[in-house]
Amino acid sequence: MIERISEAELAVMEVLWATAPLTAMDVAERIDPAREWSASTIKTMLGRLLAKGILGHVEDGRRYLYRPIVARADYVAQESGRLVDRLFGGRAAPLVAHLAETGQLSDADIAELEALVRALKA
Amino acid sequence: MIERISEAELAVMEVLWATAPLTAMDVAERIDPAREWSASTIKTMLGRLLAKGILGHVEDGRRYLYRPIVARADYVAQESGRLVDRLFGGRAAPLVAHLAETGQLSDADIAELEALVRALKA
DNA sequence: CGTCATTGATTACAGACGTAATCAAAGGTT
DNA sequence: AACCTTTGATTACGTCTGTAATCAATGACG
Repeated sequence: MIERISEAELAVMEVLWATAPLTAMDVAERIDPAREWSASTIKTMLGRLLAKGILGHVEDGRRYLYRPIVARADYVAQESGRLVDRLFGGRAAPLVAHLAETGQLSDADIAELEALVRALKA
Repeated sequence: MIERISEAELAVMEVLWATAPLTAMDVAERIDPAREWSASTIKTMLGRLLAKGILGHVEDGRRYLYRPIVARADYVAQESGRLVDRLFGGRAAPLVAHLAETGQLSDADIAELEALVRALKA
């Protein structure tokens, strides 16, 4: 079981899922500036992600290079499954139905879904 | 914007979404016994949900009858949208693709999806 | 009328989270 | 050799969450 990743931690992970390994400074430079985080805050996030086993690090002189241990796809699978379990009784189709009913599916989404379903049936 | 509902609070909401209005005792009786919650805990949850504006209450003698103010469908829509935004760049089709790739779609799901897509195209 | 039980309100407290300052070590600079 | 800068570690602190005890009011019961 992958440990939960908080909202703020996720921002750090997205950077490292996009590019790794990186130093703490590198991460800081790539965090959305809108967050206006201090360097300290990012250090804290990195430390907590290390503690959770989401990140790993290798020494590079006096500093660390951080890299993801958990793959984004695995995390996404866990969170998707969690949502489906919590709100749709574990069944995925009602989620899609819900997205459709609430107008959260674009025409492009529907076209993609059609292709997907065709592929899944094959 | 609907306030966030925590995991524990959600258990209380599910009871009230299923049946309402109910007294605190009624809610306690319907909470999954596996949680082994004390009556106090349920009172706390009800109080917090009231404070968040998720629940409302009407007086019934010396006690309250609680009822949802936020509809389950609205909450589900918000949380589904939040997941899609956070992990799929706001597009729903990749979520379905992901569920499919990770084997989280049953044959029944796929059949339902096929029917859904056909309906959506119409 | 006095006591018990019920019920919402208040208070408690540890852990997680968001955000950050401070500290200590260690390498670079003069 | 002395000092500055970088960097991870430690500490801080307010909020939220999970879980609950305690308190105060009020109605029920004898």
